[in-house]
Amino acid sequence: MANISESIEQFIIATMGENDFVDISRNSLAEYFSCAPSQINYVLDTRFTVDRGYVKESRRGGGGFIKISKIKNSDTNAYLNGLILESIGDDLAYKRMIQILDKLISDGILTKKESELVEAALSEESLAMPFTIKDKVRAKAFKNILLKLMIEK
Amino acid sequence: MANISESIEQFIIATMGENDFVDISRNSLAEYFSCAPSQINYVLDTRFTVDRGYVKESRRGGGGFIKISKIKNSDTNAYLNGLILESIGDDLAYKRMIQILDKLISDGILTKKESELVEAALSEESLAMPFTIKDKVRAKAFKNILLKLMIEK
DNA sequence: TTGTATTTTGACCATCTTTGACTAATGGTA
DNA sequence: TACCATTAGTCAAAGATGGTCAAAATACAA
Repeated sequence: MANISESIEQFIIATMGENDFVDISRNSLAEYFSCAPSQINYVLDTRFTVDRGYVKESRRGGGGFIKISKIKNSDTNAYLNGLILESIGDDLAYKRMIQILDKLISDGILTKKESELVEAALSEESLAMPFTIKDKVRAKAFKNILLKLMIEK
Repeated sequence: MANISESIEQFIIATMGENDFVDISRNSLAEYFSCAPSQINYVLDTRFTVDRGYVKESRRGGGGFIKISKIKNSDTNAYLNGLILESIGDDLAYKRMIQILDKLISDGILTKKESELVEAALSEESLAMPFTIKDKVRAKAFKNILLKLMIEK
């Protein structure tokens, strides 16, 4: 284990253990490993990525924290992941989104109401912006929604 | 719960319990939590906002007090309509949206999951576009969501 | 050895919390 | 009524976190 980043990665993984999330303090961790605080971000950005099955949340200021959650391995998540990685590219047309939402409903992943909320949020009308970026924004937003579904408890 | 402000918030919420208002003494509370009296104002200003469903009254001098009351929403649609027509303008900042979502949850209009979906859809990250229109898009999209809620059921 | 990728560091930024000095209002009392 | 003690309000500075970015250092591969 030649570099610090790898040690930090292992430490976080060990700390998380069997739990599906862990809270860390950036500064404390950095101090513990005698490294620059920003190195913690580096480790997070390179190792605890969505691709590797992690999502992060954080808050600054007094009482701030960084929370790392594990995306659980399940058939549903594998399916959602497939959608994110393959089915949806950089652009997502409204019609295509509706198709996917319908599928999610029939699979019991979303309720009708939940689907309608997403639909309202990302409708053509809501996304009042130039044509060129509309589908890009929708793709990005929709992927974030799927990601959220993956860490649902 | 590493910071005092959060403890104070929880304390007030617990004290209020099922009642729809609570009276507090700024100085006593501050003493109880060993903090500056003005921190009580900070907590009130950041946590017990109208968007989250609270209103405040107070009086100075001997026998002074701060009264925090829950806003009751007898008519859901009227409330949603008010948000659409008055409360939310042409721009809606992310933070403000979160506050409103919190209120919708506590009013039983949205579930936690539904709120998280909306949050994911209209997060800063999802709306990857120039500053100038970000809040406008969010306002428009959020209004469409509220509209959808009005015809739910 | 040389070029490229990865890691490490540090300066500067953004956000949230805590504190304290100063201000304003209210009620009692001389 | 004038003054004073007792409350609450405002605001800006200081403190406490985390974020970003690019340069410097190091490791690695051809």
